[in-house]
Amino acid sequence: MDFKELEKKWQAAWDKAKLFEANPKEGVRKFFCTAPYPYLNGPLHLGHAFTYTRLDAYARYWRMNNRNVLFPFAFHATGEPIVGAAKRIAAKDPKQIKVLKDSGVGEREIKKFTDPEKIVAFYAALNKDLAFQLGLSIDWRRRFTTIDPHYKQFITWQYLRLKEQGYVAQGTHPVIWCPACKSPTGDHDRLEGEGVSPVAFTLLKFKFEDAFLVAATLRPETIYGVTNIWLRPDSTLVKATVGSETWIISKSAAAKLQEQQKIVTVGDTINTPELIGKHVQNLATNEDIPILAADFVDPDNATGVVMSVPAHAPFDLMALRDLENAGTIKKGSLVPVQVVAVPGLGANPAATVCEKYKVKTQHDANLVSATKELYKKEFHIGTLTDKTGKYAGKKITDVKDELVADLMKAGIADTMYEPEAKVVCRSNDVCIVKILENQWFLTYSNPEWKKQVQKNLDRLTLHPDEIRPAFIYTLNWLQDKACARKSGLGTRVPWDSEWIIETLSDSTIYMAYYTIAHIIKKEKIAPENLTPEVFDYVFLGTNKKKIKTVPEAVLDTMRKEFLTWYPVDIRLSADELVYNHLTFFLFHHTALFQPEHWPLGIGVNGMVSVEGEKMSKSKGNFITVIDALETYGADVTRLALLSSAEGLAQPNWNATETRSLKTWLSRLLTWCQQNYKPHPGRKIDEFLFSRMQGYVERAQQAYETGRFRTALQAAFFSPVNDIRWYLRRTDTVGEALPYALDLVVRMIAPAVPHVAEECWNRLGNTGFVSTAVFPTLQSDLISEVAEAAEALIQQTAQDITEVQKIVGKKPKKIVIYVADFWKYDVYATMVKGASKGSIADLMKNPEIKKHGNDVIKFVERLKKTKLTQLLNHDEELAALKDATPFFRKEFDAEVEVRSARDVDDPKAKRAEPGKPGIVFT
RNA sequence: GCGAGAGUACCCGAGCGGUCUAAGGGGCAAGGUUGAGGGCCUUGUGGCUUAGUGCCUUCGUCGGUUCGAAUCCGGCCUCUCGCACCA
Repeated sequence: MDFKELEKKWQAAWDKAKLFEANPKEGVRKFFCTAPYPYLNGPLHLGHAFTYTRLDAYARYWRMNNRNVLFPFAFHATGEPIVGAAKRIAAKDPKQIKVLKDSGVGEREIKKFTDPEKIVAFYAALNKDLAFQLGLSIDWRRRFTTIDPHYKQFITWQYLRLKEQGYVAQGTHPVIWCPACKSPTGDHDRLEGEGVSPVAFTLLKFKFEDAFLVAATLRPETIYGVTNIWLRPDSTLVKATVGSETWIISKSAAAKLQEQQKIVTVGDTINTPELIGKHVQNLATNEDIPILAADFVDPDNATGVVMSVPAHAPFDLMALRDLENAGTIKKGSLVPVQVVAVPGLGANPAATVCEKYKVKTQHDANLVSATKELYKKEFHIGTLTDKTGKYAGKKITDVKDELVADLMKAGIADTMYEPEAKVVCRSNDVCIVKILENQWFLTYSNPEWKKQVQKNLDRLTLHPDEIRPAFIYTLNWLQDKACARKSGLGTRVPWDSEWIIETLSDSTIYMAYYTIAHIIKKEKIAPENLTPEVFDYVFLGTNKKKIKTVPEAVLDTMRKEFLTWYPVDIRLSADELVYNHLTFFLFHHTALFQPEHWPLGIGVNGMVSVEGEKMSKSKGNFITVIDALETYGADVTRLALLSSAEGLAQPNWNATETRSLKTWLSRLLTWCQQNYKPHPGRKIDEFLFSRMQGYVERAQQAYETGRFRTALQAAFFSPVNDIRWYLRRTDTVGEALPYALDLVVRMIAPAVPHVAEECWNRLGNTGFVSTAVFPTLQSDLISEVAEAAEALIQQTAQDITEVQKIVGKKPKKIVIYVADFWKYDVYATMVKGASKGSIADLMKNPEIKKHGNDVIKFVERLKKTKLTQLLNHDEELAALKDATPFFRKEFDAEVEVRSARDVDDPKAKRAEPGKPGIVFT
């Protein structure tokens, strides 16, 4: 039977039986699991499939352990990308149109997708279908999209309550900004400058006539060592009114400052060369210093005015030397002033490093390295000299903030932001820094809030726990986060309708909404009737008396449903979301819900790669669920993903290996069809019975902690290999085989549910394996002896093969010798550790003493290895005798099993416990 | 730069002080068997050696601890992810 056909059949059967609709049974524990809803700008891909399949495995496992299980699903539409996609379609962008076509949209339909809501509706339907075809055991009644009016009411409630508690505040923040797009330029929107953030320059004002020449620096402490000002003669400077002052700065700086909350009026352009040679006053030292020309000044960076600190800036020093050498200024007329002392760098640190790097002029390529080295050393270990007045003797790191504050207070300093490196927007425009005003922030920096989250984190179960440091790190690092934008889809900030709640910020506690989503739908509650008070009652149990918008009975049903499912037992996601979404999830729960409703567990997994490479559209290795289902079907896809990686490892999708998994599933399907008539009372059955117990135990533990690769090894791959061995070992099947098949089928049901259902059916069961009981350990079936016996037989078969290979011909007869009694005695003694290799003790036993030298050699050998308890002489003999027919069949020869005690053959004498002697005749 | 994680044979991976040439899978090769329409089953897959269970060399790299290290410690190299106003 074709896999796809088989899958369709069982999906339809589950759906008809409403198997996954979560209608809780009384008196039964619950399990509520969720994963982030997918974003609706494309079809689900393998990354989604991985997380969702993992979640489904949890859900199905617990369903088979008699829990009420809720696995809900919804769709994310908030934010810019969908609107952007709609716009691109309107603009007939071929890439975007191809995405649609690949998702199955016909040529004629495409123009409809200029409406964002159409895109939402389309992908919601498509992805629902894909999730269904993957066999995810979802309660579909509860689905929604984040732009549904009902959901928006829920978000409104959330933000009202957050604001009341002081967790939402307005703030002002520097962002990288594209002047053309008039919006912040996030990393993903940049052609150049990924990871670049705003950096604050200190502006230092130097008095020049009735104005200030304003220099920008990252090292304001060096103001005490300024010897001159640098300008580039060809740069365009303007007089600009900034507040009540007049600044002389570059034209572009004036424009930038307008975006940084400065009231700037641009006035006359200055004839820059005329300034050269004139003097300004350093207001920190009251010295008069000259303005000089230098080529290295970049007029587009900061103010275009640079102060010169030749003792600490290699560029400044070299530019001065160049002027001296050219005779523009007198040698020694400007003396470097040391303001930072670093041991070993002398009175002029800049000169010292320039010498080290053999730098001679301001055009030297090594200047950058020299500068880097010096800045680093001075910043980390430098102390300020007595030229700096009250800061003398201190470390820069310790006084920098204070120093800047003092200079500001004195009116000689200000601040200007620049990107720390060049940033170019996708629109091809160079970005600047803008200070965004009145932006709404979630105050994640709030120490009280953080403390609450810490409490939640302390008791949170993490799968795997290795991810914990990442959470702790994030918690400490997290600052206030902007939570609103001015464009895109989503819910408006309830008290400030210009703003729309941003996408990560509206997706933090929606798991609570799942608990009531189906009731809202079923009762046809109008969105406006979902007032904040309704949610207060449902989620917090406040007074419901005043609520008139929703009937009391419905309110009670919702409240009950919430109490049934909350808190979330596990939330699953890719590890990259720890740093934002998963942590926000904790923050918002602690802020809004009672502690008994805070999350209980989080599971994370690595990002899926394809053939060893990160999946990306541009690389062409982007595999959608549509592709995977088409090529492999649901169960093979699921099996490939689940068995590919666990923990934090990155799962890798490999087409060849995935294909081979089909064979494995087919093997099982075939066996389940055989309808074996078991023969009772067979020795080898003890082995299989026993083996299965170990697998059950391991599979249980692994499923419970989300280690699905291990789970499948124990539930599927290992038992299948054992069954293969079993079938090789025996002609007639015993009771252990149907037993093992039954267990395997139930154990793999959480991972490959369709094949499991089919097998379950073929084994003659009625009902669904999806709701059958997961196997439990039967400790009375464990037999170490049986397992050891089988290992011995396997080992012996291998040894015979080995010998046969060396001999180069097939034997007529094989005699297998079990080692002499005394060796077992010695071995057993050593295992117990009784004599720890003390030969004298062993020799007290006359049976052993008889063998003198052989004993000593044997003991010396055993001392070198770690010993494990093995079978005794009689058990080995029995096991091998029992396997005689097997050996006979395997090697096509007469086989005899004997004890070495009875013969004198030297090869027989070499036999040891666990390693029988083999003699060919 | 800061933070987190990882480097194991042809590939994916398990192993986390002695049982390690290192589970399991995939691929490849040889052989057997045969139509269980996805075949099935053996065997081999670092080198040398042997009527067998032995030796040498290997777990990013260089050192260290230990009777003993893929496993513990330190340095170095390489890779992946995150560093936010973005899903």
